[in-house]
Amino acid sequence: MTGEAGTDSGAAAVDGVLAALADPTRRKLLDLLAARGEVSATALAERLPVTRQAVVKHLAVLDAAGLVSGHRVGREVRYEVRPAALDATARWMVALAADWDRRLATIKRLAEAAEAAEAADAAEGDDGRG
Amino acid sequence: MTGEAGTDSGAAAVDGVLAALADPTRRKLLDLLAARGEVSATALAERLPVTRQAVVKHLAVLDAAGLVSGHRVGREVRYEVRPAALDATARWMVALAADWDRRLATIKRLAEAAEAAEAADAAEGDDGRG
DNA sequence: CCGTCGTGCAACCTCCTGGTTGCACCATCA
DNA sequence: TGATGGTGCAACCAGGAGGTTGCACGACGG
Repeated sequence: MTGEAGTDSGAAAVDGVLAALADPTRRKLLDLLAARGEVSATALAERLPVTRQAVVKHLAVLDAAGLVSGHRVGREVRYEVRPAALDATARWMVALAADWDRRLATIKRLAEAAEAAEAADAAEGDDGRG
Repeated sequence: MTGEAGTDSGAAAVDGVLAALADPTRRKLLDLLAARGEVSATALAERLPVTRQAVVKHLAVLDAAGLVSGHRVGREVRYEVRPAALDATARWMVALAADWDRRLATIKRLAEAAEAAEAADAAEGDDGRG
């Protein structure tokens, strides 16, 4: 079901990304991953004020959103950032912002035109022209 | 005066916007506002499957994030979208995505260099020494 | 002036989310 | 083979977010 907003660049994926990005701990996690490359959940947990399990849950959310991916190396799982989903969401947001600006400009123009027409109409009725 | 005037293009404002955007009902609300211009909470509630009170709460969140603003007109309060905060967040996200790409490229290059060095070192120890 | 419409506040409820602990399992290394 | 370190799963908990209802108050129109 597409066609909600005119600016559609993968709206389905955007939902997950926005939800994932809403949490500051997850953003910190992404920051850590972006800075350090491939990191295991345990290593990440050491850099955060939460337990490994909490980190694992966050990583699951981020993975579901397509923001990270993990692959097994021996007995540990290394996670890394996935720019594609973030990039798509960024583009979506830029398009949305542009859309807002455009709509806002249009609406304001219409409002002003309506106001002017009203004023002209009132003047016409008041002046008794016709 | 809950709206913030986007002084810094940093994490503080972005945090609120992302949290606000994470909720689908709020996105729908923004969509409605962007499409219709100035709308009251009651009018918005009629287009959504929630009560007016729920809409008001969402509008409060959006206002706190700087995404909308409301002004009183007679006995009703008209809300409208505020592109500035969204635009700033979009820019932040674009920059972040670019950063990820850059860091990722750097890390991969370093990893490959390290691998090569390691291989060379091993070769040196194996072949060159003795 | 009185009825109505829209708002604002407050109490309350439910469910989801972020977080923890405990434990079992598997891979690695001495 | 046994100790260790990392993972995965499940139960459990607290708090907050989204939502509702009820009511009081201010603005508008007849």
